[in-house]
Amino acid sequence: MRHRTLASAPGLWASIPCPRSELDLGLVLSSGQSFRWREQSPGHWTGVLDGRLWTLTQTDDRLHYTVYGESAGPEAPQTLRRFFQLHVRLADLYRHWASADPHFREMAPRFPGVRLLRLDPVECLFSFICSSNNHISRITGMVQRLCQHLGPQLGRLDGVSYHGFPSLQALAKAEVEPQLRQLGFGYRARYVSESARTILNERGGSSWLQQLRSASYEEAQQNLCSLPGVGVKVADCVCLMALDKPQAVPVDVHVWHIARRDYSWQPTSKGQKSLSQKASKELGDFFRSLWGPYAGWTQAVLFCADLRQIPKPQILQAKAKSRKRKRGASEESRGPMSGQEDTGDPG
DNA sequence: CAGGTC
DNA sequence: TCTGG
Repeated sequence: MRHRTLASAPGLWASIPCPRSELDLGLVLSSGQSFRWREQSPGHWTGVLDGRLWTLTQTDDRLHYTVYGESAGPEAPQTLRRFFQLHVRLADLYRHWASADPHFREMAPRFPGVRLLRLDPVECLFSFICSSNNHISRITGMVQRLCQHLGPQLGRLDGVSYHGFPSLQALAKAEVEPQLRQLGFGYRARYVSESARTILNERGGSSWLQQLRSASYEEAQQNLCSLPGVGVKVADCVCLMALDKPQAVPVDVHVWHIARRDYSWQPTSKGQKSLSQKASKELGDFFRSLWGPYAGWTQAVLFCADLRQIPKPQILQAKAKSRKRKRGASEESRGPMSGQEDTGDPG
């Protein structure tokens, strides 16, 4: 079978209403939330959702979708609305954030349609365990290898095989840790293996993760942090992207940088040069008090603005340079947009 | 050093 | 502390 495009097989597509102001498909799927969607032809994103293989694309006011292997089914629109959380009105949120924050007001008009996905908790957790001390391009490769070697194959398009995310059972097997080390996971191999086993043997399985969706943010964060390889940052990512905690602000060095540069923020406790647990909490609280209960969503918008070096006014460029210009290392870690070449399917 | 964790 | 740029 081949990757479909809207032009090549119009009869196999359906669509739901969805203006670009509510969703920038490419930005949302490539900005480091999910590592599982590929832009196989311009504007067409192929990936796995609810155990089936999809290609998505959008026009000005609609989101188009096609499902491979079977007809999409009547529940497809609902699946998409849930995944993209389209019940959350982005336009209202942007208005609110713009009124509360001058910096957002300046940046946001160039980045409409940035929203949070609602990811599967298992997929989200193990993807972000891989994210520790790591960058997006490499995380993407690791997650891809994880799925190719441990996940069920769901289909093959143009010779590219697509897999579902591995189950907890698959991740908990004895041979997994050495296998993942072989695949270049380093010390994260043990985290993946041990966390899967802990959840399966000591917490009662994936329903334990699922349940955290109805728990409070603090409780969910605390529970996640009890897993090996999961600290506050990873826990916050899972809370935000999979567990319905829109107030979670995952604090990493990048956010830290934005906070200081654009908000002149600094931790009250002195001598905190990097992100201690205390300072991270403090920074999260700062953004929550500024942006409100969807602070994690706001951060995603500004993150995209920072990630994609869009033609900034010269003034801002100069500002960015003068404050932190050590060697020449500020351009290459801007990953997901530029790294679009085929990573080649090992098979 | 890189979007941490133990 | 794994590993790649």
